[in-house]
Amino acid sequence: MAGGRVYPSNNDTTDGVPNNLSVLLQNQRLHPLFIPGSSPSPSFLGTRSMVSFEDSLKTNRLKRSIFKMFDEQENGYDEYLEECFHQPEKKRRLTVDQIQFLEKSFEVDNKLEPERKIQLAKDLGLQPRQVAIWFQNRRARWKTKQLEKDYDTLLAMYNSLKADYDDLLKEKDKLKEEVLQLTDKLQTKENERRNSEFSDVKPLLLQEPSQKPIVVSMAACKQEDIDPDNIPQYYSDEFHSSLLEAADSSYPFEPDQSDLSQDEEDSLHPPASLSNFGFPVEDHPFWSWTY
DNA sequence: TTGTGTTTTATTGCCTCC
DNA sequence: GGAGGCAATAAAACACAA
Repeated sequence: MAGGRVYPSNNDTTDGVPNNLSVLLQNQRLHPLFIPGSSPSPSFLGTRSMVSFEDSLKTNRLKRSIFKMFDEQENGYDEYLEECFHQPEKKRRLTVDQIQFLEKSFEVDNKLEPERKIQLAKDLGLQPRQVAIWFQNRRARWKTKQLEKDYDTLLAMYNSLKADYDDLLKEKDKLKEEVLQLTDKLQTKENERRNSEFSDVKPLLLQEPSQKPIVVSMAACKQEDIDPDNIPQYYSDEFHSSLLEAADSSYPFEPDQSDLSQDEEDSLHPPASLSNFGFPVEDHPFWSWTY
């Protein structure tokens, strides 16, 4: 705010407002006027109309307002109009005391019933319309303040939620990293296990030609599946190429399904989702033929 | 003194309720 | 249709810096 308002502290009788009002307000006692429906308070004079009606009379609405105000006045219509037209056109501010009085009344009830409006106007020496306008503007200010409060509250809630969300994101990333590390460990272990199994087989495949080689060593390959009479000549080209063919195949020896238990079958045909803990393996040495 | 920003008072037009 | 409320706005009053 460039300026900011400093209200003059007038505890005197400025604009006809008596001293006792200040005392009353200082003592924080509620004037009977603050309570709707209460008995009339001792009236005190204040500023008279601050409204210039000359231009306003152009509109029917203002005419209505004036007639309404006339109804609320004790003086006659002619006298009232006369008084109105001789008011200075200057807009005058309410005194500190008047405002304090209105504020107190507003705290009690921010809506203004007609009787209370008239009584307030009488006691403050204002036009009832001025009182109504003051309440209207005051409600608008209250609403703006309330909106600001609500905004601040919502902003605080948003910031809190966002902080929680960010924390959760960090935790998620941390857990993700942990899963990756554990998966790597598992994969390494599995590879090592398979390599050790393979190393058991390899020496047999790499025997000297003078010895009788054992070509197949698979847990799933049963002894009776191998018919010694049908085994081709070892080391012949034909046998060699058949081995190569078998090595290219991803699943060279299909065991008889009826001969396998479910567990054995699963071990030979691991579901994709379960094989290697759900992680794809490009080349599976255990399932490949090597020699 | 003047320009500028803020606050307050008041008006206007529209809407809702009875 | 009248009364009253509200949002938008005008205009006066006021504070303050330059």
